Amino acid sequence: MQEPTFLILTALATGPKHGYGVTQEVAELSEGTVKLRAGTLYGALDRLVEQELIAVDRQEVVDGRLRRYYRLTDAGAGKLAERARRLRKHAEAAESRLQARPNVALGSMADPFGASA
Amino acid sequence: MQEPTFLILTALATGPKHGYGVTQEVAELSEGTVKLRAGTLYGALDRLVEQELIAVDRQEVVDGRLRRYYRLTDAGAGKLAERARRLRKHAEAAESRLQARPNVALGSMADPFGASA
DNA sequence: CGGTATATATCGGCGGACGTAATCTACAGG
DNA sequence: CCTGTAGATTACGTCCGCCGATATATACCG
Repeated sequence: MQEPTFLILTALATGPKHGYGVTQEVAELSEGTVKLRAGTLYGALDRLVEQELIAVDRQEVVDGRLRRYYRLTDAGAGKLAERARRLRKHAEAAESRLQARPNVALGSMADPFGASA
Repeated sequence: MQEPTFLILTALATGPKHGYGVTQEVAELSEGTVKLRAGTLYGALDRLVEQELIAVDRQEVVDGRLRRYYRLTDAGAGKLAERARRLRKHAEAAESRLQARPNVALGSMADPFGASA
């Protein structure tokens, strides 16, 4: 499972959302780093329904436009939990190994002394 | 950047290693969940050298077999740090959202009451 | 002598992300 | 009025990167 898919599941963890809503939620929770394209989004949504990690919650017609809501299934939540744990482990492994390294040139240096954190 | 690539960079963060050594290190640090295949490994290694995230450190000939060592470049370390931070953020976002959910059916239920955490 | 571990190269297949264009409605601006 | 933007989905084609398989070569163990 790749990043876009993971974030789609994460976005749905707070409750059912429709496709476009997922895009916005993902942009927000990824701090703007991930902006889902239509192709990625709806392709992933279809695939995830097929895998039963998400399901169609309900459909609405607003202003003549279809609005299809998706929700996370229990299987989807389980899979997400598993992947999240794994991701965190890997991130921690990488960060602790990098710390052990002498000097690491980082791209941005906002708040270098950690005063705001 | 996908999981295998990320783990290859992580494996090299502790110091230069040759291809086969990377495979072993990755299996170890991922707790056996990721076993790099030859195709994945050498393909990724070539690609990463081209992107200058890693570089060939040195080559040895042991028992007539070639042993090519790779090391993480500063650019590679920077990229890894960036991705690690991002991964951790995403993992945290997913986990906190899952906690907010009522009931989540997990595959394994080690320490169900969180006594050890 | 065959099997396993070490070590790398290469190729084809394919899943999944990407990019873009098309479609439709509502609404604001020139 | 026409254009542009935002909301919302569908439908294409492309491409990157992972995977499995195959090949090669040596050392060691039974």
